[in-house]
Amino acid sequence: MSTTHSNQSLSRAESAAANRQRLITAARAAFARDGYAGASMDEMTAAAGLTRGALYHGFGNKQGLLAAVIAELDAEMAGRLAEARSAAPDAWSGLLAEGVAYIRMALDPEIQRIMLLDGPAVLGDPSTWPGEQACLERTISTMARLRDDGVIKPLDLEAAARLFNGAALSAALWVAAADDPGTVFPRAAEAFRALIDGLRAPQ
Amino acid sequence: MSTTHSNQSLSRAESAAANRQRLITAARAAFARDGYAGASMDEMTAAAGLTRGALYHGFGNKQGLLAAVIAELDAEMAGRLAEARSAAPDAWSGLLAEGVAYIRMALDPEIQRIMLLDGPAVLGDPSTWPGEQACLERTISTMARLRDDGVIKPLDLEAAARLFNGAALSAALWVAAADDPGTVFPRAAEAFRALIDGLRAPQ
DNA sequence: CCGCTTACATACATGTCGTATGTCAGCCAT
DNA sequence: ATGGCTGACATACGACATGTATGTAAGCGG
Repeated sequence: MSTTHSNQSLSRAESAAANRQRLITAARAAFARDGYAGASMDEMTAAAGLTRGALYHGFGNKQGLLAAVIAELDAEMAGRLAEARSAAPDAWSGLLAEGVAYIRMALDPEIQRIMLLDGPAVLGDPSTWPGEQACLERTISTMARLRDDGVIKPLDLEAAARLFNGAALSAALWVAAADDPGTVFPRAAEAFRALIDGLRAPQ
Repeated sequence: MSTTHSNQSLSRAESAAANRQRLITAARAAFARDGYAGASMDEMTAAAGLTRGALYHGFGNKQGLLAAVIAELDAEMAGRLAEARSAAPDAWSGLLAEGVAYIRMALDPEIQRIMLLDGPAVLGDPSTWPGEQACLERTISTMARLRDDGVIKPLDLEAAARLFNGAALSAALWVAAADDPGTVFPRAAEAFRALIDGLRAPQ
């Protein structure tokens, strides 16, 4: 059970950083398995080989720990999105690929539970989180280029970007909650493409 | 504080029904104000002039109480949606009006907090709730008629209906979290209309 | 070599949920 | 009418969980 951690031959700062990461990892697993309210701080810290004292010292409170876990997940998601976008041949299909990649990521129960369910309930509107905000602004700047090139309609960019993300999110939630995500995913992705087509300029 | 309730001259069953409604009303206010986790059952029952015994007798547990509150809110929302739809001249504009009415309803902090934030985190995927499920099926049947009439593309109806609802939801959340909902609402509504246009058949 | 800060551990106070038990009013059958 | 039974609560209790206050050991700077 208690993974005996050996911080032998590590400087004090190095061991602290390792402990911090260990707490985040344990919390990530516990939040995903039991939900935010159901996860016990005693159990999480014990799984990391520490006590609640370390947790309150490093993260302030339970919300702070959740925020740290979300920051980690957010960074991973941003990386996957950038990867999907850069693999596309042009900006428009890059935007689409980003949306589909977002849908696919929500298949992960960790992301679904922590980022989509408990996160908003505990920390509030996700669009105020640093990671999501950056993601939204990237989407907006991509759309600005597309609008200047005449690919999409002359829309309110922030509004369009938010609805774009929202549609992808709802598709993701549907896929994640389905009995057979494998067959639902292509249906969701195709409907998403059709819907997003509403943003394109005619002809 | 304690609204002295007088159940004088009421039959036993009538007073029980009145107490049940009083508990739901108090819970609705407490959940909206303090959130699900922050709302205390002692305080809610005291506000209704009862004790936790009545609550556990009538609703089983805290989740059951939230489910009852959500059922009440859901019925109210369904009424508003039906109203908006029936006021529209044709099926397509009825669908649009329903979406816009949904966005407008999310301006209510009660609905935002209970239905959109805590509800999914505590009770799970909203599309499995009885009320939302009925709402989704109505949207699907409306779209089926529109598809048969050639108004919208030959799409996967469930997928289209879910993304339709999801786009309206994200617009609603944006409006609700904005500093000045009054100016953001029209931007959200117009972007929503543009996006939904992607479902329409060409020409 | 000394003091101060960092990084934890430990003990405690508080508040909450759920359950088990008690109680009282009213309806129903005899 | 009456005695038992059931529904509708109230009360008491136990198990936990969070947050905080306090203790302590290690290392680094001066």
